[in-house]
Amino acid sequence: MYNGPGVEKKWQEKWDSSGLYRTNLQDPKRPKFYNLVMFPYPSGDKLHVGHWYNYGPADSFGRFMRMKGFNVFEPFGFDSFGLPAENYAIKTGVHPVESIAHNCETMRKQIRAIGTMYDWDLEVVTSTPEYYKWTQWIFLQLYKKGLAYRKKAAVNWCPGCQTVLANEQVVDGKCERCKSEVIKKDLLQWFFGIREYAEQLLDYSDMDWPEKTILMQKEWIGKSTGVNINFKMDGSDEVLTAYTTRPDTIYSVTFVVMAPEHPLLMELVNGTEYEKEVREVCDQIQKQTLIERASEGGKNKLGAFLGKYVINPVNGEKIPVYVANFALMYGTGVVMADAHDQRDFEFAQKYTIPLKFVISVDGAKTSPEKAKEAYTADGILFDSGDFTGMNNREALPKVAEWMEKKGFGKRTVNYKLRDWLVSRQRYWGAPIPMIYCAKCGDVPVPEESLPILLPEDVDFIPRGRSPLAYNEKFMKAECPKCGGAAERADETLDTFVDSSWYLLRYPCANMMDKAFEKETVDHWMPVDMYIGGPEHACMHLLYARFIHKVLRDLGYVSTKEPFKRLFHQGLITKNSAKMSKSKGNVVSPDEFVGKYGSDVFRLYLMFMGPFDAGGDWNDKGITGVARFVDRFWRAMSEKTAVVDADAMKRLVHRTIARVTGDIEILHFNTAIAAFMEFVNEVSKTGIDLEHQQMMVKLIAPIAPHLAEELWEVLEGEYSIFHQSYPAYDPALLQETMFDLVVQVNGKVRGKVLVDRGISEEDAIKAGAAIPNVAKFLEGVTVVKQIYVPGKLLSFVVKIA
RNA sequence: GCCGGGGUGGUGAAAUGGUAUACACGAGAGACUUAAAAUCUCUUGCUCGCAAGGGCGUGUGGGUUCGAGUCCCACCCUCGGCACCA
Repeated sequence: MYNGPGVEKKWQEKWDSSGLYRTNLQDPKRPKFYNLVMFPYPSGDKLHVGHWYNYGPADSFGRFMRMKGFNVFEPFGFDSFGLPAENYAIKTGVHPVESIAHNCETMRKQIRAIGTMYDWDLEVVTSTPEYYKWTQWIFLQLYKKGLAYRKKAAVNWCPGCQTVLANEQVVDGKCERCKSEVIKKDLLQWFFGIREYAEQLLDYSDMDWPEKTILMQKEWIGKSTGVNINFKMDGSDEVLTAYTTRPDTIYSVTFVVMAPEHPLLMELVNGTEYEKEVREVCDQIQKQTLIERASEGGKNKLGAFLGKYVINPVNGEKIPVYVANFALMYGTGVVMADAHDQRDFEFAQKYTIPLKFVISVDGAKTSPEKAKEAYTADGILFDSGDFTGMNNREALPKVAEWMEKKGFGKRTVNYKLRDWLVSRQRYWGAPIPMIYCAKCGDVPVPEESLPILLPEDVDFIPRGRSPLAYNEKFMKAECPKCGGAAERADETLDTFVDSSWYLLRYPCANMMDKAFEKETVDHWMPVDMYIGGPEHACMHLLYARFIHKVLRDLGYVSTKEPFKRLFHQGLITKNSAKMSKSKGNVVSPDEFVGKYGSDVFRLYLMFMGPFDAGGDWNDKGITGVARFVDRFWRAMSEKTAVVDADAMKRLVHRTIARVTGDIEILHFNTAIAAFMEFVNEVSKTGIDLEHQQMMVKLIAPIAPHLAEELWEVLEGEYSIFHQSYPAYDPALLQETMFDLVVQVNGKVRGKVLVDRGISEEDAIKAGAAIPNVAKFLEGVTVVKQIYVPGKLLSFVVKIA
């Protein structure tokens, strides 16, 4: 019997001591293959099934590419800055430097038990000064290019904890820790100008990504084309500019709404009788959570009349201006409102604003008076000047063009994507390398003084400002411009900044004098395969693309995109709930790995179902995989008599073809099924040493320890991972005979074994001769015969 | 509400428009054994039939086709993502 756990330890040590997985970063002979998994946050919990589900199959794919002849680079690291370590420190007093070092060490040990080919010499830990020095350097590059800037932004503020909260720390509008009511507070924040790259980020050419992910990103970027329309204020020369994607509805516009955050809003009402109410309504809206503001239904519409009117440029009508909660600072922050939009319609009903339709199914005049809802469908325009009688969709571009010619409209492109807020009023992150000078303003730290070290003697208990602000030694700085006394930035960077460039650092992890070297990075970029969870579709994956493009524009890298092929592994749940420590439903692999070994566990995870589907955890089937490993071990390690050499060869080559094809598209479950069928068959045919060796090589990527041990037994030279993957002979895949399926009126009535090269005529003869088929052909007229060579014969008959 | 997956045996699941349920778990029967475990062999969608064989069957209802799990239309359920984006 095969002793998995014992054998595995032996090989893991040998792989380690022989440096098998150390990458030759400049191998001129083999094409490169950068095989990357999303690096984890080093939590204190044990490695769970989800980690294995990500790293095991990803490593199998890397091993497959290695044996296919590629120089595979498969690194690992830790995304170790972030909130959890800081919260843990607040709770227990254990310093993040300490807890993170400890957690990384524990995780490294556990990950080694999987038996992956990570090159630990080139490890990345984002919270080390060697790493975050370069994260700070990247910030400075963006700053120099004008892509990092400061502006006021509303943040979640907990008055109880005296701190900024992340969205996930706000539960039902309350602080998850102290349950205080969370308020919005305007703070100066740092942003990265990702909007400038919105258009470029919509280019997904040459990327082998899941359609779904591309769609999600496109939606997130949210490009729309429309028109900015100028509405002149009644009685003044001021102009309100509204953005619309529906200029075709301009003749139905009966009011205009502004976002409460619009900079001009208070100017319009200051000192008027409307000021008080508008202020009150704005305050109320500010208190609304995003969910309240976003909830559906007319009841939730909230707003106030500003006492001002604008002129509709197309018909000179005087229409009222309102502030409304459903208007956001998107586009221009001003919306032209009409009866062809459900939100506008509901708002108008609540505040009894007149409405009118200009589109109906057939162009007949209709009125909103009796209507219960907006008319949002397409149709024929009426009461629309020169455009009356046209289909509204066809009219739309013409209206836009006409508006531009008339001078009150301008065609505009808009994006939902907002600039990336990168500053955090927190301790455990890379300090922002800026100095705030009373005289010179914001001054970047000179590159030669990086890293700005994160001080260790800091009190992390929140009390108003970022913990760094209370460390006098850290805060004291000299302005690099004027030489005067100044203050350091007390903010740290969002951890997404750390993870947006780590892929460039891996091959350069040991370089001390630069973030990365262009030559090396150009050789290894793009990442050929990136495997990780779909939850990062819009944030991490978009940010990494953005940073990569910025670095390319600055001349630091040459590739357009960081990730060539992307694959999302599915989620492993327990009783259909996400595994988490707080739910207490985390399944640990240890028990199974201890009993069956890493290979069996890895195989079982792969066999459970499609890799991208995930699934609900149960251990019911693991015995089947364990049995298979034993049977495979026996069939490959024992000398057996070959009973049918021809059948054996065909079996081996057919299995190679199936397994290779399946692994290429990461269908590990069916690859394993092919192996199982092989084991079931091979007992009948027998197998010789040459073919045993082929099969052992074939299984090596998905069961590396088992294969290495078998390779030794079969007197192969260490290591099997220096061997190349077996190829199949296409000639051996063709069977000489095949089962011809015979149908009558679409129902299978019989089968007959015939020669592969049989003519249509002979096939029909053979098919019709089957007694059970003949029975169904009796007393009827054959109308049609369909013959699919190598597969099937179908008689279409009519009862005479 | 919108966008995107997915609904197939008792269970995890296979299936370029061409034999639905491969592979595995579980269950049942048998062999080996003093016995058990392990291993091996057979059976295993439902249903009628002694059998040969027939009928039904991939969430529901329609459609296209000689032929549909697969394509089209409508709907139900479910899991993700987004959510007043003008």
